[in-house]
Amino acid sequence: MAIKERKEDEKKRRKDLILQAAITLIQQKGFENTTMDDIAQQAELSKGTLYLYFADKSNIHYAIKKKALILLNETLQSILQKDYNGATMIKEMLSSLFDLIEKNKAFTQAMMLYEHNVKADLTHGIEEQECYDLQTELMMLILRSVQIGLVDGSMKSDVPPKILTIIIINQITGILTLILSPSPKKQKILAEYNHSVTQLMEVFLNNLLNINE
Amino acid sequence: MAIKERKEDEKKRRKDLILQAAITLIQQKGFENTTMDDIAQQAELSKGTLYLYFADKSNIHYAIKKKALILLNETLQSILQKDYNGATMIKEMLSSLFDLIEKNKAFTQAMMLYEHNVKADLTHGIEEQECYDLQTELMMLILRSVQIGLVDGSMKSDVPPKILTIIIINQITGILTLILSPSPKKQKILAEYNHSVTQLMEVFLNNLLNINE
Amino acid sequence: MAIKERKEDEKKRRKDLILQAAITLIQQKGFENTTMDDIAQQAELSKGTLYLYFADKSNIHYAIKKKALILLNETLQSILQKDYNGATMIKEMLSSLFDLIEKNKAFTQAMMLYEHNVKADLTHGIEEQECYDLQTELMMLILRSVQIGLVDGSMKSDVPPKILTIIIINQITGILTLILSPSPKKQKILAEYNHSVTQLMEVFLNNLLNINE
Amino acid sequence: MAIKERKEDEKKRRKDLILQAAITLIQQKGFENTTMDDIAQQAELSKGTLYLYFADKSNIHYAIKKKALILLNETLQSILQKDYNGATMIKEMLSSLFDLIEKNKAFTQAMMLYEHNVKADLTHGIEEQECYDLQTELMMLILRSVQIGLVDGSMKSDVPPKILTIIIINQITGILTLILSPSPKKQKILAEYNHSVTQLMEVFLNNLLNINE
DNA sequence: GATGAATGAGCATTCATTCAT
DNA sequence: AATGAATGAATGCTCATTCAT
Repeated sequence: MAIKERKEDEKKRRKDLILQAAITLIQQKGFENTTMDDIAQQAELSKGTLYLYFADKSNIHYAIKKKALILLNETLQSILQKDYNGATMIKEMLSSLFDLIEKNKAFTQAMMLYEHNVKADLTHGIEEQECYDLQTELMMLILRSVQIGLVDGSMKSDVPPKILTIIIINQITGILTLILSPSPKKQKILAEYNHSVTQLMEVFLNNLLNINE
Repeated sequence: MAIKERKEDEKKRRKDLILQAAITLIQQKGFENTTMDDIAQQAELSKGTLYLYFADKSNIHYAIKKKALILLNETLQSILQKDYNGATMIKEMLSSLFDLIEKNKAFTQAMMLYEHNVKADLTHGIEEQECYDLQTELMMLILRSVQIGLVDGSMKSDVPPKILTIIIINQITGILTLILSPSPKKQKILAEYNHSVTQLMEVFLNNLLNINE
Repeated sequence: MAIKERKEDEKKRRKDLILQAAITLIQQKGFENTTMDDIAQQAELSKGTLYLYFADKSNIHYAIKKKALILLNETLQSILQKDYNGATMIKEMLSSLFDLIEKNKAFTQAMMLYEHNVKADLTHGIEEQECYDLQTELMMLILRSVQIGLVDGSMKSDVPPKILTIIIINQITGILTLILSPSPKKQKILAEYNHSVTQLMEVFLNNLLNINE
Repeated sequence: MAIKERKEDEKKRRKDLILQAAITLIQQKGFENTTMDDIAQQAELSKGTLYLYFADKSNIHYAIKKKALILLNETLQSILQKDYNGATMIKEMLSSLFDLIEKNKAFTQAMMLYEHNVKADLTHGIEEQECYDLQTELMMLILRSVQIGLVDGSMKSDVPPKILTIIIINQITGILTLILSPSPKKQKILAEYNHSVTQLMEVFLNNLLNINE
């Protein structure tokens, strides 16, 4: 039914509109300081309409996170299918990840902030679980590239792949936190050393995985 | 003047009392979910009294962070003065850091949460600067041990020490985030791999700094 | 014109459909807790359609009340036309009333709740007046049976029939309130004394009207 | 401690002030249509202050009901201790009850409305239980006077005292509902018959309890 | 007629901060 | 110094009603 499809489409567009408005504001003021009124105004919709598309504020958060994770996982997935060796693979993966993040600070926030902020009162239903699953999937994608690299000899390590993956994830988290830091620190540290995050990751990976190009 | 000193002392004791109350509650409920009422009650003081010692809620946050950083820096400083080689030094430092953190989750929260939460409205005066300085000092202490290690041969790397330090800090941040994560992730990831954070750091450092024991 | 009639019929059917949906929900959750969305969903109609048949939510209320009162009055009317003496008549009337109520708690609610709930902002037009008239008619029907009973000697009282009628109505109201009460009271009182409302009315009537069977 | 007492007193005065404001407004607009803002404004306090004295809106309702019931029970209790026969006792009781009600329509509303309105979501704690207990006590006081009347011969009935009491309570409820009715009904019915509620009760009681003066 | 997306006024509740005593 | 009552702006969420299609 074409009509139903168009409606479905329209609904998705609206959801995206709201999400984009939320992302813009969260980027400027952070999640907690962004009110539903703000989002409504930014989206040029009424507050009530927001609740037509998202059950509550936390669901907007999860939707942003989910969107970011899906995009990211898709990108990593496509890299995994290319004819790269493991070392190239993981470097490409992280490069893509940081590209994505640079383009959209709110994505970064969505991925990071959530951990601390969302009120732990009740479980937030399917949305939360979905995000958790996507995060697990993300980890798996990285794990795969590490395993490939160890097998094809493009990287060497006695450490179990899973442990290596956790260390890589931790490093990513650390960098994301650095990026999200209020300006003085970011500017003073990142700028002072005059190294992009990509370069930091490069050095980190070369050492962790004994990559020799 | 003895009287002035005693008063100063008394004031510090009171501040500590409040801080301890705040730490206890933040540990249980997180910073955002801890109200000034809660803190006052926990400290067995009136709410008004809190404002006699701290200009506002964010200052309580900074004070906790400051306290944590001072304690940490002192510990690292004392390690730096011991007759260790660089590799041992840095391992001792991180071991101490995680000991401290394990004992006091609110310290961890103070160090991490702030980055995202504190309202960016106004500058938070000296407190914020002090925390920033202490964080810089912390970095310097780690940097020193890296430099020592590279000189005494207990670690090897072509990477500039400053870069290595940033990577180490990032890894620490990542682990702290992991520790602070709501239970499912912490339990499923940390527990599943059955590796303590200390062990993770050990592997990470050995690889980053080519430590051979 | 047959077409017009059919349309009229269809309209009435739709109105009844909506009303039935509303009744079902009000029975479960009460009038205030039943939203127009709820009703639309239950009736499998769109929310907008509701407003095609009822000017506003309060009119749905009045329509339910009206429906209940019409049904009730018809029943009482038919009893009035039977070859009963006054005493039997009034007992039959009340028995029918409670039968009706037992079958449909929403009717009871419609009859009772309205008094307190409906916003007194504006006059609710004809609907309200109609309900008022029907209530007056209900009273008249009871009054007639009282008058008949006093004349045929099946009941005795020096009190003017109108006063007796008001007392009877009050007792009915009281019982309806008891029935509508949240469970603890209903269960503890009604159940404890193990007397059905019909029995209560029986005793009450026998005494008020000196009925001797 | 005189200070503590004074504070306690002051607190009670404030609670009463708020309650009185609430009563005034509820009398005019009903409970549902009275907002916390309204009450705050009427009490010439800020909205926040209301929450210093009452945990939530429903507690204001319960407090009014409780106040009404305590006052009523005290009055009935004092009548019970007088040297009246049962018939006089119960008439005095109902007379007092209606006096009280006439003076304060919001009391009546508090007693009646609650049954239907307060959201049945959760139990409302001690307050609700206290009101329930007070209502039970009220019933007991009436029951006692009935029992006394049956024993001292001032009233006669074969019906168990408990049943008589329920019938009396039902009649009271009915009259209260009548009183609370929006003006047209009250005026048209009450005025038309030109009988005060006290007179209605008199007739009702004489017949139910076969009182002969 | 029918739809259902959009509206937005309205509401209860929270909490950091102030200030008279 | 210490108190804690008072404040009131801020916020997430609801829901009857409207109206373009």
